[in-house]
Amino acid sequence: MAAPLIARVLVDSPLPQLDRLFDYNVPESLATDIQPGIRVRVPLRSAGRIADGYVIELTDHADGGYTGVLSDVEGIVSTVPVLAPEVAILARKAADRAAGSAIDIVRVAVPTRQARVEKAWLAAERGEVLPVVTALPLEGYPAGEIESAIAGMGRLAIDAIPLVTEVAAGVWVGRWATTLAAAATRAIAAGGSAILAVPDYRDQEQLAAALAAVLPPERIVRLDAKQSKPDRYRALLRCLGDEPLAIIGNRSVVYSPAKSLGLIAVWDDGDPLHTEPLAPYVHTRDAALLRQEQQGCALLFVGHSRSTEVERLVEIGWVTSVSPTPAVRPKIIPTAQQAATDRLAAQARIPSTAWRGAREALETGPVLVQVARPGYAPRLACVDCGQSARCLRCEGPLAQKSATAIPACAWCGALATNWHCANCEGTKLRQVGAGGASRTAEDLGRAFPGVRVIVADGERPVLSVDSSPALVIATRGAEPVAAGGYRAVLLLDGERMVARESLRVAEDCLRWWSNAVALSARGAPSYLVGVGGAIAGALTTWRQADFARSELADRRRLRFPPAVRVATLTGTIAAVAKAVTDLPVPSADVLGPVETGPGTVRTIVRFDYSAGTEIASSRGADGARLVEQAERLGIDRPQIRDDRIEVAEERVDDVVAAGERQLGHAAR
DNA sequence: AGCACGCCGACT
DNA sequence: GTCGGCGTGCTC
Repeated sequence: MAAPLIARVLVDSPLPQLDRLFDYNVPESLATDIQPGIRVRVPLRSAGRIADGYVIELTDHADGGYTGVLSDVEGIVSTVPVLAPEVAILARKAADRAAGSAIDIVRVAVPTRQARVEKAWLAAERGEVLPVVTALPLEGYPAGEIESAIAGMGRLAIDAIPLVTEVAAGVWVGRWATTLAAAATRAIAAGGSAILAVPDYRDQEQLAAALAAVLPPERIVRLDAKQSKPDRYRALLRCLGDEPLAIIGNRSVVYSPAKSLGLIAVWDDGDPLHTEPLAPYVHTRDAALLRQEQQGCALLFVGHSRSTEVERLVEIGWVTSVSPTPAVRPKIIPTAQQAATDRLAAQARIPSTAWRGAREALETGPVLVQVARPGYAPRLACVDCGQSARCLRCEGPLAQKSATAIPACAWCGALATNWHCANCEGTKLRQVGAGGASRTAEDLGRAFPGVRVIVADGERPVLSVDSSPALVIATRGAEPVAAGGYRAVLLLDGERMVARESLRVAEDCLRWWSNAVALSARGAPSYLVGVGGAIAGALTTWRQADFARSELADRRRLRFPPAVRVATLTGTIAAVAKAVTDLPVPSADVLGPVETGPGTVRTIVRFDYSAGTEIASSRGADGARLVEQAERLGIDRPQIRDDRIEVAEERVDDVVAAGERQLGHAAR
């Protein structure tokens, strides 16, 4: 009889207690097919209860800590090693950093199996030799700087070139996309795959077009959440081959299998879409940093603005900042909110300089107008008493989608027919504050008669526009790419965007504006309306990194993320107190507790990065774990008051829920 | 999560 | 003396 074959299995269970490897005996009948990375079915506790899991490793000796009798692996779900070893290691590391479960990461990393797709893939011939890829130079940057970083596993923070470029007849993309594409060709030419992570499908379309221009289609894999399940699974299977590929997608793409990984590039890491909404909420940037260290590939953070997180990495010397040479500085004109001479322009809340600039630009091509909100009248109030109008069903705010639409609830969608004011019984509504994209479009249409008006927002996505004159009204982040670039850009709702209450407002605004400005043609004017101060200065001088540096300095002074890491503890007073006294690190400071409900409190723990490992793995006698949630928390509307951080009301539920998930097992 | 094991009140 | 309360703990 040969040595026993033992499979170490990560069980697919949401229970944090099961977040470790279990040993199972491999019966003879499965011995030939079993291998690390495949999905298996294993018994758990009382016979009859069967769980799915992944084989992490095969061994001939049981884990020393367990002396009981091993159960047999029940069966093999699929012989395809969908959880690549490097991804299993990454999942473990990412989970440890965020005090979460590895299986939660694996669920994001491995798409659901599609038997038909798998069958076709297994039957298909493999080992075909793909065409040779030429390594392209990184044009517009200091010669050799990015190239040598890619060759030498370097880490860079790259300021993107704020221009658009044509990658195929009539196909225009942001210049950043060709930078990423060129970087990918270098990794692939050197024999490594490139993982390219973008925040949303808009960016992905641009990147896909840029890649298609420089790589054969067999070298490009799309792996994103928008795909159908079969497409996602097919894409994952393609990544399992030996040939280096460019793998593009949104945040989950950082977990795609890539045995020989040459490069990870993250576009616009400040975009909140890079934050994974599923526990343990690992950000693309953090997963990328872990994977870079683990697999020794190159790592590029590319963006028009710099996140405070990446700025921190630059300051501690972990990543190196690279700027375009020669410098490309867009022409930005800050304009105070002065009354325009033209009545119609004034109605459209456009200052006269911006109005003149837009009128002139409209003679030669498209003009972009960035607004804060979609719809027509985003806020409505009672004509008689001025109270904001609330839904009669759910108390949600009422808004109007178009000039002719019946006002409806922004939360539950109920139409506000027969509406009456809860305060004064009035029945007439009026708009409050500036209008949304549709209203702006209407106003601007009047101010510029005869000009084509295009509205682009979440509901009416427009990816690109041609080079003929048009007013393109877009909500922030939804701006289409214009052929040849916009001849002028109007950043209209700056004031409103800056007024948002969040720890990251300034950073976010600068990012939204910079991304819009980067869509302009070379030399075209961009008008920032109604915003002054340091943030306007940072945009006009195009010195986003400097702004990030001063933001980070402020956060350091206040001990806010990302200067420090933040965890929350929510639970019964006793459980939280116990967990706090059990903190393994004296450098951690504790804010609160604040009451979050009957008998429950929330405490925010701030600690230095160096303490992260100890904090994340700390367990009190009650089993409490701290979770880093700086991102998740956001700490909206930060205020230090009586030495406490108050969290905006709308986020309290999130915080409590997250804390309770952590302490759910602590309470037992 | 489930489902066992485990140590104190009212019953044939 | 036993049947059973669900508190505590484990899952290879």
